[in-house]
Amino acid sequence: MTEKKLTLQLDSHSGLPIYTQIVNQIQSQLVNGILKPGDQLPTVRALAQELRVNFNTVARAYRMLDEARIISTQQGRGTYITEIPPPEVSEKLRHESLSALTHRFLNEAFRLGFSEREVSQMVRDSLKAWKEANDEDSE
Amino acid sequence: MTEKKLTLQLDSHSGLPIYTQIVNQIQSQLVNGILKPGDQLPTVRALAQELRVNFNTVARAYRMLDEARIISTQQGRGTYITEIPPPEVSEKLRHESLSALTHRFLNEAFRLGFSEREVSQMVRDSLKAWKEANDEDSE
DNA sequence: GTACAATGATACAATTAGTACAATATAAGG
DNA sequence: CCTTATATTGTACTAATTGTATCATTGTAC
Repeated sequence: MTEKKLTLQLDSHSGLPIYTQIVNQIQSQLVNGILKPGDQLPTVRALAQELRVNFNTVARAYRMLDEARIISTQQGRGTYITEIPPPEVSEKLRHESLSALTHRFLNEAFRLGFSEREVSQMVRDSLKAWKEANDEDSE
Repeated sequence: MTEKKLTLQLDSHSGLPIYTQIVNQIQSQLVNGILKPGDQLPTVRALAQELRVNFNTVARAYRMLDEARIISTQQGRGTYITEIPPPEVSEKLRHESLSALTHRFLNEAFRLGFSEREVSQMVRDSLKAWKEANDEDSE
């Protein structure tokens, strides 16, 4: 599902900034299923050329989508749609999803020979580090 | 114990560079015992072909592992897991391996929109369930 | 005119790919 | 055996492709 064409329609008279139009239309295409999780988006330069705009404008749109966790931009590699579960998924599904993810993690850890104690300690430490990093960001 | 197949799983949109993924997974397999001291790794070109990446990307990963004294790369000969899991390397590796695994897990969970609270609760529950299952086994 | 948002230009950094090379091993010829 | 040619392996350097950061320019509202 890589190598998306991504046909966007910009409207100069809409009053909306170009980057906003890009953001909106990518979101729309994701909701409509035209774009799917895992899809690779065009490079900022490729899309910019197609839309006849500066690539920084596309980069700005991508950055907004990245901050919204909708896409994942990776310097030197490309830009991908993330795999966020749709907001309408039930709490039950959410729970099952996390449960499955956690089981895969624990399975792997135990397969590697780590003890319950080591694993739970590492999770605690990592969560703590994560929280501190996020606190710094929001300052 | 030479001629290892070395099955690695790359994820294009994990956010981690390919060379980092290679490093992490080789470290894990060493900690796990899938790879043992003295084992010969695939050549940079062979592994690159299997992973469908440029051989310089593999070479970069090998160089990082070499600098960490985990493997020994020898021009014209090949690449081998270091014989003596040197002084402090072994325990350090174990720790780093678990740390990397945990970070991948947390990253994925947060990317899926779960909160710290949900994650830590799920880990606790799962560990508890695991322990009880093991207790039953040993009765 | 001033202020501010939008866009463009330029330089940069990270990752991966391409090309040529050096060291070692292996096999062939003598 | 020893020498030499060839293949195999990792290395070094460079280029190409990607997103990022910073500042300049433009255009519009007040």
